[in-house]
Amino acid sequence: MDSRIVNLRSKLDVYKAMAGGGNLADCPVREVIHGLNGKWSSLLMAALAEQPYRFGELRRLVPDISQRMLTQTLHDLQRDGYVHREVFPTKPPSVEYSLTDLGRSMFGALHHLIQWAELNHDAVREARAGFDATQA
Amino acid sequence: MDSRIVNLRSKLDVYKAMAGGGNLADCPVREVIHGLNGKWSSLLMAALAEQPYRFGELRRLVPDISQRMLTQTLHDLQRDGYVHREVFPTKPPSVEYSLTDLGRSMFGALHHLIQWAELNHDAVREARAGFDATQA
DNA sequence: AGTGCTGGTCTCTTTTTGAGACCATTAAGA
DNA sequence: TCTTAATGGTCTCAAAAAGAGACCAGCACT
Repeated sequence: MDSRIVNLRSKLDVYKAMAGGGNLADCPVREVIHGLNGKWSSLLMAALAEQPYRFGELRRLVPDISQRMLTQTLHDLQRDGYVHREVFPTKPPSVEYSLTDLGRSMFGALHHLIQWAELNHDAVREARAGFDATQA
Repeated sequence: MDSRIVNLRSKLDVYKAMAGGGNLADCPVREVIHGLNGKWSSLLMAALAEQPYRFGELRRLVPDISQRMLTQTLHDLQRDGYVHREVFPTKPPSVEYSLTDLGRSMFGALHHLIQWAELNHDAVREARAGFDATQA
């Protein structure tokens, strides 16, 4: 048996998390990660991690999101159990979005990545510039 | 001054990381996160975090990625400085992909999210099923 | 001569996203 | 009263991104 394959199995288990048959397709971890891969998901999670916001507040807070994608991303985050949506019977009705316990737990992990990005975005930018220079 | 605004500013600074003028558009953190938002980026990072792989090995390892997206995702990861690409003059030439130091550093942060997904994917699945049931 | 492996690119179709108009209800201003 | 604005959306249409799969050159083996 190829030792490289053994190595692969033992270590990639972290990602595939017991995906049936040992293949990486149909992996539950992939499904979860994919739910956070949307262009706006992590940004909205970061906003709601601070405090609940109403629809219009989020729209003003993230100036370059379209109303359509804000609706849809919030809907998806709610579906995955990260976000709670509550309608208040004011006139006109207002809607408040907040993180659930699951959402706060998930953001705890996402936060590491955001902090890394904060600390290293200049390194990434440099790498990008260097790469683009050689590919000119 | 509205105390909610103050609260917002102080805390969302983590995400916007000194985006000019205080708006969340054109935020360097968003650029970095966006580079990892691709459908295949985190999966390939997890694979390469274990050991270097050749193009064909990655393709076999991730059975449902198209050759086109494998090429493109590896190219993007290389551009952002996470992945090193080395061509060996064998016949036919073989290409090996490996993580750079920056890539390993970034994966350290990403790893938290992957582990969270591993531990909580059943909770997410339940939330999703419950949500879909009420929306029927 | 034919087959297969290497790591790709090219084209075509389908899915996702973005831009912006539209909607009903209500309140405030002129 | 008539206009204007705010609420949280939905709908349509155009643009961008992703997926499927054909194709390619170079070389080895049979």
